[in-house]
Amino acid sequence: MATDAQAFVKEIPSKSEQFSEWYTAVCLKAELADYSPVRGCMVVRPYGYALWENMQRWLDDRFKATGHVTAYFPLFVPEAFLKKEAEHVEGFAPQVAWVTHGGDEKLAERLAVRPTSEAIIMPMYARWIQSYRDLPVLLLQWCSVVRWEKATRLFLRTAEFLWHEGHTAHATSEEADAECRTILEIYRQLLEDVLAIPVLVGKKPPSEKFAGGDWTYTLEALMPDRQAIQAGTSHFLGQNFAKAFGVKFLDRDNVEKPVWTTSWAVTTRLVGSLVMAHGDDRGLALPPRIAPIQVVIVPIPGKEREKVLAAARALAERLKAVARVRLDDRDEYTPGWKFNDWEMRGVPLRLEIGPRDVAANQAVLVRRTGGPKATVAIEGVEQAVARALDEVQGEYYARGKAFLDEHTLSVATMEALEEAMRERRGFVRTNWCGDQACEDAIRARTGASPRVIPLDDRPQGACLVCGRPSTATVYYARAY
RNA sequence: CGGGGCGUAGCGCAGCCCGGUAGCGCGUCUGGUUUGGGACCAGAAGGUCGCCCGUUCGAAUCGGGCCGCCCCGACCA
Repeated sequence: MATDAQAFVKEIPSKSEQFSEWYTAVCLKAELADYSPVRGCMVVRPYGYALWENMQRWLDDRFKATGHVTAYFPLFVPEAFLKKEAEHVEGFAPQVAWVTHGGDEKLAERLAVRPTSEAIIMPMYARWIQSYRDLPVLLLQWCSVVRWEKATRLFLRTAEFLWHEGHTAHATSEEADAECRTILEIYRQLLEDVLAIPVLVGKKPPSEKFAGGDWTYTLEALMPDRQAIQAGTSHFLGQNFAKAFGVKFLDRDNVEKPVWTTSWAVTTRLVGSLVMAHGDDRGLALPPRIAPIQVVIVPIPGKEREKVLAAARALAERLKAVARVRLDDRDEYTPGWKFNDWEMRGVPLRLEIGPRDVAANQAVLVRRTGGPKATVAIEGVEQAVARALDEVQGEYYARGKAFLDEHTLSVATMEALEEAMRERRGFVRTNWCGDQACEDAIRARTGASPRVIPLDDRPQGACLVCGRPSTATVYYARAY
Protein backbone atom coordinates (compact mmCIF):
# COMPACT_ATOMS: atom_id res chain seq x y z
CA MET A 1 0.00 0.00 0.00
CA ALA A 2 1.60 3.15 -1.24
CA THR A 3 0.11 5.41 1.37
CA ASP A 4 1.42 3.23 4.16
CA ALA A 5 4.79 3.17 2.51
CA GLN A 6 4.71 6.94 2.32
CA ALA A 7 3.87 7.19 5.96
CA PHE A 8 6.69 4.87 6.88
CA VAL A 9 9.37 6.67 4.97
CA LYS A 10 8.28 10.12 6.02
CA GLU A 11 11.72 10.60 7.49
CA ILE A 12 13.35 9.84 4.14
CA PRO A 13 12.80 12.55 1.52
CA SER A 14 11.90 11.62 -2.04
CA LYS A 15 14.87 10.42 -4.08
CA SER A 16 13.65 12.02 -7.28
CA GLU A 17 12.71 15.35 -5.77
CA GLN A 18 15.37 15.90 -3.10
CA PHE A 19 18.27 13.73 -4.08
CA SER A 20 20.90 15.13 -1.72
CA GLU A 21 18.61 15.12 1.29
CA TRP A 22 17.49 11.63 0.39
CA TYR A 23 21.09 10.44 0.24
CA THR A 24 22.01 11.82 3.64
CA ALA A 25 18.86 10.45 5.25
CA VAL A 26 19.46 6.97 3.86
CA CYS A 27 23.04 6.86 5.13
CA LEU A 28 21.84 7.87 8.59
CA LYS A 29 18.61 5.86 8.80
CA ALA A 30 20.14 2.67 7.45
CA GLU A 31 22.86 3.17 10.07
CA LEU A 32 25.70 3.16 7.59
CA ALA A 33 27.30 6.20 9.16
CA ASP A 34 26.91 8.99 11.66
CA TYR A 35 28.43 12.38 12.22
CA SER A 36 31.29 12.62 14.65
CA PRO A 37 32.23 15.48 16.98
CA VAL A 38 35.11 16.26 14.62
CA ARG A 39 34.27 18.58 11.79
CA GLY A 40 34.15 16.85 8.44
CA CYS A 41 34.85 13.42 9.90
CA MET A 42 32.28 10.65 9.94
CA VAL A 43 31.83 7.48 11.92
CA VAL A 44 31.39 4.40 9.77
CA ARG A 45 28.86 2.32 11.64
CA PRO A 46 28.95 -1.48 11.63
CA TYR A 47 26.46 -1.92 8.80
CA GLY A 48 28.33 0.55 6.64
CA TYR A 49 31.65 -0.96 7.56
CA ALA A 50 30.33 -4.40 6.63
CA LEU A 51 29.85 -3.09 3.09
CA TRP A 52 33.41 -1.81 3.06
CA GLU A 53 34.68 -5.11 4.48
CA ASN A 54 32.97 -7.03 1.70
CA MET A 55 34.67 -4.80 -0.88
CA GLN A 56 37.96 -5.16 0.95
CA ARG A 57 37.74 -8.92 1.04
CA TRP A 58 36.83 -9.19 -2.61
CA LEU A 59 39.58 -6.82 -3.71
CA ASP A 60 42.24 -8.20 -1.41
CA ASP A 61 41.71 -11.71 -2.77
CA ARG A 62 42.29 -10.43 -6.29
CA PHE A 63 45.28 -8.33 -5.32
CA LYS A 64 46.85 -11.37 -3.71
CA ALA A 65 45.99 -13.52 -6.71
CA THR A 66 47.82 -11.07 -8.97
CA GLY A 67 50.97 -11.17 -6.87
CA HIS A 68 50.53 -8.18 -4.58
CA VAL A 69 51.53 -8.19 -0.93
CA THR A 70 50.35 -5.99 1.89
CA ALA A 71 52.52 -3.71 4.01
CA TYR A 72 52.02 -0.74 6.27
CA PHE A 73 53.74 2.63 6.07
CA PRO A 74 53.64 5.48 8.61
CA LEU A 75 50.77 7.88 8.95
CA PHE A 76 53.20 10.83 9.05
CA VAL A 77 55.14 12.22 6.15
CA PRO A 78 58.03 14.62 6.91
CA GLU A 79 57.47 17.89 5.09
CA ALA A 80 60.71 17.61 3.14
CA PHE A 81 59.62 14.31 1.63
CA LEU A 82 56.24 15.59 0.58
CA LYS A 83 57.99 18.44 -1.22
CA LYS A 84 60.35 16.28 -3.25
CA GLU A 85 58.03 15.87 -6.20
CA ALA A 86 57.08 19.41 -7.16
CA GLU A 87 53.81 18.81 -8.97
CA HIS A 88 52.75 16.35 -6.31
CA VAL A 89 53.13 18.76 -3.40
CA GLU A 90 51.48 21.51 -5.35
CA GLY A 91 48.49 19.26 -5.93
CA PHE A 92 48.04 18.16 -2.36
CA ALA A 93 49.45 20.98 -0.19
CA PRO A 94 46.17 22.91 0.15
CA GLN A 95 44.50 19.87 1.69
CA VAL A 96 47.21 18.65 4.03
CA ALA A 97 46.72 18.45 7.80
CA TRP A 98 49.97 19.22 9.64
CA VAL A 99 51.32 17.95 12.94
CA THR A 100 53.43 20.68 14.53
CA HIS A 101 53.86 19.51 18.11
CA GLY A 102 54.76 16.32 19.94
CA GLY A 103 53.36 16.76 23.41
CA ASP A 104 54.37 20.28 24.39
CA GLU A 105 57.42 20.40 22.19
CA LYS A 106 57.39 22.05 18.82
CA LEU A 107 58.71 19.73 16.15
CA ALA A 108 61.86 20.70 14.29
CA GLU A 109 60.14 19.67 11.07
CA ARG A 110 56.40 19.50 10.79
CA LEU A 111 54.77 16.26 9.70
CA ALA A 112 52.04 15.89 7.14
CA VAL A 113 49.25 13.50 7.93
CA ARG A 114 49.35 11.48 4.71
CA PRO A 115 46.97 12.68 2.01
CA THR A 116 48.40 9.74 0.00
CA SER A 117 51.59 7.80 0.64
CA GLU A 118 53.90 8.12 -2.36
CA ALA A 119 56.20 10.43 -0.44
CA ILE A 120 56.73 8.03 2.43
CA ILE A 121 56.88 4.88 0.35
CA MET A 122 59.36 6.05 -2.29
CA PRO A 123 62.22 6.63 0.18
CA MET A 124 61.76 3.06 1.33
CA TYR A 125 61.84 1.80 -2.23
CA ALA A 126 65.08 3.69 -2.67
CA ARG A 127 66.56 1.56 0.12
CA TRP A 128 65.06 -1.74 -0.96
CA ILE A 129 65.56 -1.70 -4.72
CA GLN A 130 69.04 -2.13 -6.19
CA SER A 131 68.76 -4.60 -9.03
CA TYR A 132 66.34 -5.60 -11.77
CA ARG A 133 66.10 -8.80 -9.71
CA ASP A 134 64.33 -6.78 -6.98
CA LEU A 135 61.57 -5.82 -9.41
CA PRO A 136 58.69 -5.67 -9.65
CA VAL A 137 57.69 -4.52 -6.19
CA LEU A 138 53.95 -5.02 -5.83
CA LEU A 139 52.82 -3.51 -2.53
CA LEU A 140 49.62 -2.19 -1.15
CA GLN A 141 48.34 -0.96 2.14
CA TRP A 142 44.87 -0.60 3.64
CA CYS A 143 44.65 2.58 5.66
CA SER A 144 43.01 5.95 5.97
CA VAL A 145 44.22 9.25 4.59
CA VAL A 146 43.37 12.83 5.47
CA ARG A 147 42.48 15.65 3.12
CA TRP A 148 41.24 18.83 4.71
CA GLU A 149 38.10 19.27 2.65
CA LYS A 150 36.07 22.42 2.87
CA ALA A 151 32.72 20.92 2.08
CA THR A 152 32.13 17.37 3.23
CA ARG A 153 29.43 14.75 2.70
CA LEU A 154 28.98 11.33 4.24
CA PHE A 155 31.17 8.80 2.36
CA LEU A 156 31.45 10.99 -0.73
CA ARG A 157 33.85 13.51 0.71
CA THR A 158 35.13 13.47 4.27
CA ALA A 159 38.27 14.87 5.85
CA GLU A 160 39.47 11.37 6.64
CA PHE A 161 38.54 8.40 4.50
CA LEU A 162 39.44 4.74 4.20
CA TRP A 163 41.07 3.25 1.16
CA HIS A 164 43.73 0.96 -0.10
CA GLU A 165 46.64 2.35 -2.03
CA GLY A 166 48.72 0.16 -4.27
CA HIS A 167 52.29 1.22 -4.98
CA THR A 168 54.27 -0.75 -7.48
CA ALA A 169 57.71 -0.37 -9.04
CA HIS A 170 58.76 -1.87 -12.35
CA ALA A 171 61.78 -2.19 -14.63
CA THR A 172 59.98 -0.99 -17.74
CA SER A 173 57.34 1.47 -18.78
CA GLU A 174 55.36 -1.28 -20.51
CA GLU A 175 55.25 -3.41 -17.40
CA ALA A 176 54.10 -0.48 -15.25
CA ASP A 177 51.36 0.37 -17.71
CA ALA A 178 50.24 -3.25 -17.81
CA GLU A 179 50.03 -3.17 -14.01
CA CYS A 180 47.80 -0.10 -14.18
CA ARG A 181 45.49 -1.88 -16.59
CA THR A 182 45.41 -5.07 -14.54
CA ILE A 183 44.25 -3.09 -11.54
CA LEU A 184 41.79 -1.11 -13.63
CA GLU A 185 40.19 -4.37 -14.75
CA ILE A 186 39.94 -5.59 -11.15
CA TYR A 187 38.21 -2.34 -10.25
CA ARG A 188 35.87 -2.65 -13.19
CA GLN A 189 34.85 -6.12 -12.07
CA LEU A 190 34.27 -4.87 -8.53
CA LEU A 191 32.05 -2.07 -9.78
CA GLU A 192 30.10 -3.96 -12.41
CA ASP A 193 30.03 -7.56 -11.19
CA VAL A 194 29.85 -7.00 -7.44
CA LEU A 195 28.37 -3.55 -6.88
CA ALA A 196 26.24 -3.74 -10.05
CA ILE A 197 27.32 -0.25 -11.07
CA PRO A 198 28.17 0.04 -14.78
CA VAL A 199 31.15 2.27 -15.52
CA LEU A 200 32.95 4.01 -18.33
CA VAL A 201 36.55 2.87 -18.32
CA GLY A 202 39.49 4.77 -19.71
CA LYS A 203 42.04 7.52 -19.23
CA LYS A 204 41.74 10.93 -17.67
CA PRO A 205 42.63 13.88 -19.87
CA PRO A 206 45.86 15.55 -18.67
CA SER A 207 44.04 18.25 -16.73
CA GLU A 208 42.44 15.64 -14.49
CA LYS A 209 45.38 13.32 -13.91
CA PHE A 210 47.02 12.59 -10.56
CA ALA A 211 49.37 15.29 -9.34
CA GLY A 212 52.86 14.07 -10.17
CA GLY A 213 51.86 11.24 -12.48
CA ASP A 214 52.12 10.87 -16.25
CA TRP A 215 48.59 9.63 -16.79
CA THR A 216 45.64 8.29 -14.88
CA TYR A 217 43.23 5.49 -15.69
CA THR A 218 39.77 5.91 -14.26
CA LEU A 219 36.36 4.37 -13.86
CA GLU A 220 33.45 6.76 -14.06
CA ALA A 221 29.93 5.91 -12.96
CA LEU A 222 26.78 7.93 -13.46
CA MET A 223 24.67 8.58 -10.41
CA PRO A 224 20.87 8.96 -10.57
CA ASP A 225 21.17 12.75 -10.39
CA ARG A 226 23.11 12.37 -13.64
CA GLN A 227 26.37 13.52 -12.14
CA ALA A 228 29.48 11.45 -12.74
CA ILE A 229 31.46 10.00 -9.89
CA GLN A 230 35.04 8.78 -10.08
CA ALA A 231 34.86 5.23 -8.78
CA GLY A 232 38.51 4.29 -8.87
CA THR A 233 41.84 5.39 -10.29
CA SER A 234 45.03 3.72 -11.40
CA HIS A 235 47.96 6.07 -11.97
CA PHE A 236 50.94 5.59 -14.25
CA LEU A 237 53.53 7.66 -12.41
CA GLY A 238 56.29 7.20 -14.97
CA GLN A 239 59.72 7.88 -13.51
CA ASN A 240 58.76 11.14 -11.84
CA PHE A 241 58.70 9.87 -8.29
CA ALA A 242 61.61 7.53 -8.88
CA LYS A 243 63.74 10.44 -10.02
CA ALA A 244 62.59 12.73 -7.20
CA PHE A 245 63.31 10.11 -4.55
CA GLY A 246 66.29 8.41 -6.15
CA VAL A 247 64.70 5.00 -6.67
CA LYS A 248 67.14 3.40 -9.10
CA PHE A 249 68.06 -0.10 -10.14
CA LEU A 250 70.89 -1.68 -12.06
CA ASP A 251 69.38 -3.25 -15.17
CA ARG A 252 70.48 -6.32 -17.10
CA ASP A 253 72.43 -4.07 -19.48
CA ASN A 254 74.50 -2.85 -16.51
CA VAL A 255 72.97 0.62 -16.73
CA GLU A 256 71.47 2.30 -13.64
CA LYS A 257 67.90 3.46 -14.30
CA PRO A 258 65.06 5.02 -12.37
CA VAL A 259 62.19 2.56 -11.77
CA TRP A 260 58.72 3.03 -13.25
CA THR A 261 56.03 3.30 -10.63
CA THR A 262 52.25 3.08 -10.36
CA SER A 263 49.77 3.84 -7.65
CA TRP A 264 46.06 3.05 -7.47
CA ALA A 265 43.17 3.32 -5.09
CA VAL A 266 39.51 2.98 -4.37
CA THR A 267 37.95 4.49 -1.29
CA THR A 268 34.96 4.27 1.02
CA ARG A 269 33.38 6.68 -1.44
CA LEU A 270 32.22 3.49 -3.15
CA VAL A 271 29.83 2.94 -0.25
CA GLY A 272 28.27 6.28 -1.10
CA SER A 273 28.09 5.37 -4.78
CA LEU A 274 26.35 2.14 -3.87
CA VAL A 275 23.75 4.00 -1.82
CA MET A 276 23.04 6.47 -4.60
CA ALA A 277 23.08 3.97 -7.44
CA HIS A 278 20.49 1.52 -6.16
CA GLY A 279 18.50 3.09 -3.32
CA ASP A 280 14.91 4.26 -3.65
CA ASP A 281 12.21 6.03 -1.69
CA ARG A 282 12.01 3.07 0.68
CA GLY A 283 15.67 3.44 1.56
CA LEU A 284 18.80 1.48 0.85
CA ALA A 285 18.84 -1.25 -1.81
CA LEU A 286 21.83 -3.55 -1.99
CA PRO A 287 22.96 -5.90 -4.73
CA PRO A 288 23.23 -9.40 -3.23
CA ARG A 289 26.97 -9.83 -3.80
CA ILE A 290 27.81 -6.89 -1.57
CA ALA A 291 24.91 -7.08 0.90
CA PRO A 292 26.02 -7.91 4.45
CA ILE A 293 22.71 -9.69 4.90
CA GLN A 294 21.41 -11.36 1.72
CA VAL A 295 18.33 -13.02 3.10
CA VAL A 296 16.33 -12.08 6.14
CA ILE A 297 13.90 -14.59 7.58
CA VAL A 298 10.85 -13.10 9.25
CA PRO A 299 8.76 -15.56 11.24
CA ILE A 300 5.07 -14.83 11.59
CA PRO A 301 4.27 -16.47 14.93
CA GLY A 302 0.47 -16.56 14.88
CA LYS A 303 -0.88 -18.96 17.42
CA GLU A 304 1.91 -21.48 16.95
CA ARG A 305 4.84 -19.38 17.99
CA GLU A 306 7.23 -22.13 19.04
CA LYS A 307 6.52 -24.29 16.02
CA VAL A 308 7.02 -21.40 13.63
CA LEU A 309 10.21 -20.24 15.32
CA ALA A 310 11.63 -23.76 15.20
CA ALA A 311 10.87 -23.94 11.48
CA ALA A 312 12.41 -20.49 10.95
CA ARG A 313 15.57 -21.53 12.77
CA ALA A 314 15.83 -24.69 10.71
CA LEU A 315 15.37 -22.63 7.55
CA ALA A 316 18.11 -20.22 8.58
CA GLU A 317 20.41 -23.13 9.29
CA ARG A 318 19.82 -24.65 5.85
CA LEU A 319 20.39 -21.36 4.06
CA LYS A 320 23.70 -20.62 5.76
CA ALA A 321 25.30 -22.86 3.17
CA VAL A 322 24.28 -20.63 0.26
CA ALA A 323 23.74 -17.13 1.63
CA ARG A 324 24.45 -14.60 4.35
CA VAL A 325 21.26 -15.06 6.30
CA ARG A 326 19.71 -13.30 9.30
CA LEU A 327 16.82 -14.66 11.33
CA ASP A 328 14.81 -11.78 12.77
CA ASP A 329 13.19 -13.45 15.74
CA ARG A 330 12.79 -10.27 17.75
CA ASP A 331 9.59 -10.47 19.70
CA GLU A 332 9.08 -6.75 20.15
CA TYR A 333 8.33 -5.95 16.51
CA THR A 334 5.48 -7.13 14.32
CA PRO A 335 6.19 -8.78 10.96
CA GLY A 336 4.97 -5.71 9.09
CA TRP A 337 7.38 -3.50 10.95
CA LYS A 338 10.22 -5.86 10.14
CA PHE A 339 9.33 -5.95 6.43
CA ASN A 340 9.67 -2.21 6.20
CA ASP A 341 12.77 -2.07 8.34
CA TRP A 342 14.72 -4.64 6.32
CA GLU A 343 13.64 -3.05 3.07
CA MET A 344 14.92 0.28 4.37
CA ARG A 345 18.23 -1.45 5.12
CA GLY A 346 18.40 -2.80 1.59
CA VAL A 347 18.35 -6.55 2.24
CA PRO A 348 17.80 -8.14 -1.20
CA LEU A 349 15.61 -11.09 -0.21
CA ARG A 350 13.09 -11.82 2.52
CA LEU A 351 11.61 -15.16 3.49
CA GLU A 352 8.40 -15.10 5.49
CA ILE A 353 7.37 -18.20 7.35
CA GLY A 354 4.11 -18.52 9.27
CA PRO A 355 1.74 -21.25 10.45
CA ARG A 356 0.32 -21.78 6.95
CA ASP A 357 3.82 -22.25 5.56
CA VAL A 358 4.93 -24.57 8.32
CA ALA A 359 1.87 -26.73 7.65
CA ALA A 360 2.61 -26.81 3.92
CA ASN A 361 6.40 -27.12 4.32
CA GLN A 362 7.04 -23.90 2.40
CA ALA A 363 8.04 -20.25 2.80
CA VAL A 364 7.20 -16.98 1.07
CA LEU A 365 9.99 -15.33 -0.92
CA VAL A 366 9.99 -11.56 -1.49
CA ARG A 367 12.50 -9.49 -3.46
CA ARG A 368 13.68 -5.99 -2.56
CA THR A 369 13.50 -5.15 -6.26
CA GLY A 370 9.73 -5.66 -6.23
CA GLY A 371 7.39 -8.10 -7.89
CA PRO A 372 4.88 -10.47 -6.36
CA LYS A 373 5.51 -12.64 -3.33
CA ALA A 374 6.36 -16.21 -4.33
CA THR A 375 5.81 -19.45 -2.49
CA VAL A 376 8.84 -21.73 -2.36
CA ALA A 377 9.07 -25.27 -1.00
CA ILE A 378 11.46 -25.78 1.90
CA GLU A 379 12.77 -28.73 -0.05
CA GLY A 380 15.16 -27.07 -2.49
CA VAL A 381 14.90 -23.65 -0.88
CA GLU A 382 18.69 -23.30 -1.15
CA GLN A 383 18.50 -23.41 -4.94
CA ALA A 384 15.51 -21.06 -5.05
CA VAL A 385 17.33 -18.52 -2.90
CA ALA A 386 20.59 -18.82 -4.80
CA ARG A 387 18.74 -18.32 -8.06
CA ALA A 388 16.79 -15.33 -6.75
CA LEU A 389 19.99 -13.73 -5.48
CA ASP A 390 21.56 -14.08 -8.92
CA GLU A 391 18.50 -12.66 -10.61
CA VAL A 392 18.29 -9.69 -8.26
CA GLN A 393 21.99 -9.01 -8.81
CA GLY A 394 21.38 -9.04 -12.55
CA GLU A 395 18.37 -6.82 -12.24
CA TYR A 396 20.32 -4.12 -10.42
CA TYR A 397 23.04 -4.16 -13.05
CA ALA A 398 20.57 -4.11 -15.92
CA ARG A 399 18.76 -1.12 -14.45
CA GLY A 400 22.04 0.72 -14.02
CA LYS A 401 23.18 -0.10 -17.52
CA ALA A 402 19.92 1.07 -19.03
CA PHE A 403 20.21 4.31 -17.10
CA LEU A 404 23.81 4.86 -18.18
CA ASP A 405 23.00 4.18 -21.84
CA GLU A 406 19.95 6.38 -21.71
CA HIS A 407 21.99 9.25 -20.33
CA THR A 408 25.00 9.01 -22.61
CA LEU A 409 24.81 10.84 -25.90
CA SER A 410 27.09 12.21 -28.59
CA VAL A 411 27.22 15.79 -29.75
CA ALA A 412 29.05 17.50 -32.59
CA THR A 413 28.64 21.15 -31.72
CA MET A 414 29.14 23.38 -28.72
CA GLU A 415 25.49 24.38 -28.87
CA ALA A 416 24.37 20.77 -28.68
CA LEU A 417 26.79 20.16 -25.81
CA GLU A 418 25.52 23.16 -23.90
CA GLU A 419 21.96 22.09 -24.41
CA ALA A 420 22.72 18.52 -23.37
CA MET A 421 24.39 19.65 -20.17
CA ARG A 422 21.57 22.03 -19.45
CA GLU A 423 18.63 19.76 -20.28
CA ARG A 424 19.73 16.18 -19.84
CA ARG A 425 23.01 16.09 -17.99
CA GLY A 426 24.61 12.67 -17.89
CA PHE A 427 27.62 11.80 -20.06
CA VAL A 428 28.14 13.64 -23.31
CA ARG A 429 30.60 12.27 -25.85
CA THR A 430 32.67 14.81 -27.75
CA ASN A 431 35.57 14.95 -30.16
CA TRP A 432 38.64 16.80 -28.94
CA CYS A 433 41.75 18.06 -30.65
CA GLY A 434 43.85 17.72 -27.51
CA ASP A 435 44.27 21.46 -26.94
CA GLN A 436 43.78 22.58 -23.36
CA ALA A 437 42.18 25.80 -24.54
CA CYS A 438 39.37 23.89 -26.20
CA GLU A 439 38.74 21.90 -23.03
CA ASP A 440 38.73 25.09 -20.97
CA ALA A 441 36.18 26.61 -23.30
CA ILE A 442 33.85 23.66 -22.74
CA ARG A 443 34.32 23.83 -18.98
CA ALA A 444 33.56 27.53 -18.94
CA ARG A 445 30.44 27.27 -21.05
CA THR A 446 28.89 24.11 -19.62
CA GLY A 447 30.16 23.68 -16.07
CA ALA A 448 31.02 20.12 -17.02
CA SER A 449 34.47 18.58 -16.77
CA PRO A 450 36.10 15.95 -18.99
CA ARG A 451 35.69 12.63 -17.19
CA VAL A 452 37.21 9.95 -19.36
CA ILE A 453 38.72 9.03 -22.69
CA PRO A 454 37.76 5.44 -23.54
CA LEU A 455 40.50 2.82 -23.32
CA ASP A 456 40.10 1.59 -26.88
CA ASP A 457 39.57 5.06 -28.25
CA ARG A 458 39.55 5.56 -32.01
CA PRO A 459 39.19 9.31 -32.42
CA GLN A 460 37.39 10.59 -35.46
CA GLY A 461 35.75 13.73 -36.70
CA ALA A 462 36.57 17.26 -35.73
CA CYS A 463 37.11 19.01 -32.40
CA LEU A 464 33.81 20.46 -31.39
CA VAL A 465 35.40 23.73 -30.32
CA CYS A 466 38.04 24.55 -32.92
CA GLY A 467 37.21 22.19 -35.78
CA ARG A 468 40.72 20.73 -36.01
CA PRO A 469 40.99 16.92 -36.36
CA SER A 470 40.05 15.05 -33.21
CA THR A 471 42.77 13.21 -31.28
CA ALA A 472 40.55 11.87 -28.52
CA THR A 473 36.94 11.05 -27.70
CA VAL A 474 36.09 12.67 -24.39
CA TYR A 475 33.09 12.05 -22.15
CA TYR A 476 32.01 15.17 -20.32
CA ALA A 477 29.78 15.36 -17.25
CA ARG A 478 29.19 17.34 -14.16
CA ALA A 479 30.97 15.45 -11.44
CA TYR A 480 31.13 14.85 -7.72
C1' C B 1 35.32 29.51 0.27
C1' G B 2 30.60 32.48 -1.55
C1' G B 3 24.87 32.38 -1.30
C1' G B 4 20.61 30.30 1.40
C1' G B 5 18.70 27.39 5.57
C1' C B 6 18.74 24.68 10.13
C1' G B 7 20.28 23.46 15.49
C1' U B 8 14.32 22.57 21.29
C1' A B 9 13.80 14.67 24.75
C1' G B 10 16.58 8.89 21.06
C1' C B 11 13.87 10.43 16.02
C1' G B 12 10.47 14.01 13.50
C1' C B 13 8.67 18.71 14.74
C1' A B 14 5.68 23.09 17.17
C1' G B 15 6.74 27.21 20.36
C1' C B 16 10.48 32.38 18.72
C1' C B 17 7.56 37.47 15.11
C1' C B 18 4.86 39.84 20.19
C1' G B 19 10.39 37.77 26.53
C1' G B 20 7.07 35.30 31.93
C1' U B 21 5.42 27.25 34.33
C1' A B 22 9.14 23.80 27.67
C1' G B 23 5.02 21.16 24.41
C1' C B 24 3.16 17.40 20.48
C1' G B 25 3.73 12.76 17.62
C1' C B 26 6.74 8.55 17.27
C1' G B 27 10.14 5.80 20.00
C1' U B 28 11.89 4.07 25.10
C1' C B 29 10.65 1.57 30.08
C1' U B 30 6.82 -1.62 33.14
C1' G B 31 2.50 -4.88 32.87
C1' G B 32 -1.04 -7.27 29.79
C1' U B 33 -3.19 -8.53 25.09
C1' U B 34 -1.11 -9.09 20.04
C1' U B 35 1.85 -10.66 15.41
C1' G B 36 0.74 -12.66 7.00
C1' G B 37 2.82 -4.83 5.31
C1' G B 38 5.11 0.02 10.79
C1' A B 39 -0.67 -3.53 16.59
C1' C B 40 -3.59 -2.05 21.13
C1' C B 41 -4.71 -0.71 26.36
C1' A B 42 -2.93 1.18 31.07
C1' G B 43 0.97 3.44 33.70
C1' A B 44 6.01 5.80 33.77
C1' A B 45 10.67 7.96 32.65
C1' G B 46 13.17 11.26 29.53
C1' G B 47 15.44 18.58 28.38
C1' U B 48 22.00 22.77 31.04
C1' C B 49 16.24 24.74 24.21
C1' G B 50 24.20 23.88 19.95
C1' C B 51 28.08 27.06 22.81
C1' C B 52 29.71 31.88 24.73
C1' C B 53 28.85 37.02 25.68
C1' G B 54 25.29 40.90 26.08
C1' U B 55 20.20 43.41 26.91
C1' U B 56 16.45 42.58 30.79
C1' C B 57 13.53 41.91 37.20
C1' G B 58 13.23 37.66 33.91
C1' A B 59 15.84 34.86 27.51
C1' A B 60 14.26 28.76 23.78
C1' U B 61 12.25 33.72 22.35
C1' C B 62 15.80 40.08 21.49
C1' G B 63 21.30 41.58 19.92
C1' G B 64 26.53 40.08 18.89
C1' G B 65 30.19 36.31 18.30
C1' C B 66 31.49 31.21 17.70
C1' C B 67 30.65 25.95 16.55
C1' G B 68 28.20 22.11 13.90
C1' C B 69 25.08 20.26 10.07
C1' C B 70 22.04 20.59 5.48
C1' C B 71 21.13 22.64 0.47
C1' C B 72 22.95 25.40 -4.02
C1' G B 73 27.55 26.99 -6.37
C1' A B 74 33.30 27.13 -6.78
C1' C B 75 37.52 23.21 -5.56
C1' C B 76 38.83 18.08 -4.46
C1' A B 77 38.62 10.64 -4.16
